[in-house]
Amino acid sequence: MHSFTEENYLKTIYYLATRQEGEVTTNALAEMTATKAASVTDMLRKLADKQLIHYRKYQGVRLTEEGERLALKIIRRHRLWEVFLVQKLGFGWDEVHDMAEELEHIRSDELVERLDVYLEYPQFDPHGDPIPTPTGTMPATGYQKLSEIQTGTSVCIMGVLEHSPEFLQHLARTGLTLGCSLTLREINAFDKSLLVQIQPETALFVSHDVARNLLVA
Amino acid sequence: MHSFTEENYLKTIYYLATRQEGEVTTNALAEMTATKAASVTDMLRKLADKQLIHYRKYQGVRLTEEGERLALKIIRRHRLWEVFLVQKLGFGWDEVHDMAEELEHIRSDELVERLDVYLEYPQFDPHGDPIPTPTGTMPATGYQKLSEIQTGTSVCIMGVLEHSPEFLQHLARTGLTLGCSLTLREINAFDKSLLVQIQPETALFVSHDVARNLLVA
DNA sequence: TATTATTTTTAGACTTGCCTAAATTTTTTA
DNA sequence: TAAAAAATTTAGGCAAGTCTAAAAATAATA
Repeated sequence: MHSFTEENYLKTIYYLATRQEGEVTTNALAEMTATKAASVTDMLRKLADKQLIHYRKYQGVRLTEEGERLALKIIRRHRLWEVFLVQKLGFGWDEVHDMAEELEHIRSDELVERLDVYLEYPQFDPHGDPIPTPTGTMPATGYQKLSEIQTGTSVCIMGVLEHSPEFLQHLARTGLTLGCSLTLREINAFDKSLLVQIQPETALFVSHDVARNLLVA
Repeated sequence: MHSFTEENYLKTIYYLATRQEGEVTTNALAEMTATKAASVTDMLRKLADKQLIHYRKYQGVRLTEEGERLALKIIRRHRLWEVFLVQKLGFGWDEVHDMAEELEHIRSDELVERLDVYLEYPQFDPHGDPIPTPTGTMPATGYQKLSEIQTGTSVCIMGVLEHSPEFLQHLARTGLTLGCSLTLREINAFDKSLLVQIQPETALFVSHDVARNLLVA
């Protein structure tokens, strides 16, 4: 069995690997886990010993197949619990991250599979993230970042890449909700902010920082 | 905030205190927590420093008001999660203890109160144990142990004092279920086993060990 | 490309919760 | 009630996961 802490490192490595090319760096992990680089190095040696990561000193890190399978198992648990918290207990999508962060470590496969049945096999969590399969694969979505689409394109908001309450509450205040349709009118050359039309009469500016955390299709 | 381990000690002290007169002993705690007496002593000193227990060296231990409040909070969480696991996810009452043992440490009061609402304010867990109130008091039940009632009395099985799968499965096999009515016919003077009638035509022997773990009213 | 700056690793130490072995206190029993 | 037994505590140590400070490796720059 793997410790709470090991599980969190695997999950974080997976998360960082999907958001940047190449190997995941020690410093990036230190920042994400709110620890120091020296602590990360210790843990990396441990995970490498357990064959959960490929690790060459000074060269960064990458999950092995087994490591990725485990990371996806944790992420599956996390996302199913988020669905439970929002759909069954009525929490807001901006309130559930920290609770799911604890619930994801409950060690019972049977529990997770029964939860999946109970929630009627959801495909996506409340933030639009796909829920990995029980066998440990991540469903492909084909979503793009709003910051990467062409001017004039009409799309639908399908998910978010950032789960902090601050970001999610900002979306709610500006009217950008999951499932919301919008058309990209123009991209400001100066600060890369976007003018998007969400109603026939209503358009608003979206910063580049927001746009690169919004997934659309 | 208190650690996972501290919470478990508080819960165990509460549990032992309700099952025996006087102070809870170091050895009893060591056995319940599957650790050694020396480890228990370490933790008792720590809990005493935090004013969660009254502790005099060699004299055993007793919860303070604050300690009892915290213990009941953990027990409340445990029992509510057990109700969830049985009623919503369809687990058997003999399967849920270990999962609830982990879920009880999830640190969100909001989560527990919403769970309570969602489960429609259950009064008892699947084993018939009363669920403590949000303010930290244990509802009185007036239940007696089956081993302590008079011959000839008719009663109803309301709960169990032992939650191990082995014990609960034994009950299921012998037909002793929660809510089941029975009449105590006689008590064997030799081994204190009980002859109980559960149907007009059906009577069976119940060992003293089983009888002192069955709560009736 | 030699030097500076940055990143990463090593070395040594701290905390929590646990252990074993030995010392101490309490309880039991002869 | 004194000796033996049992329970409890103390002393010293270990593993996990963290830290700071210093050393080593890599990357950036003059």
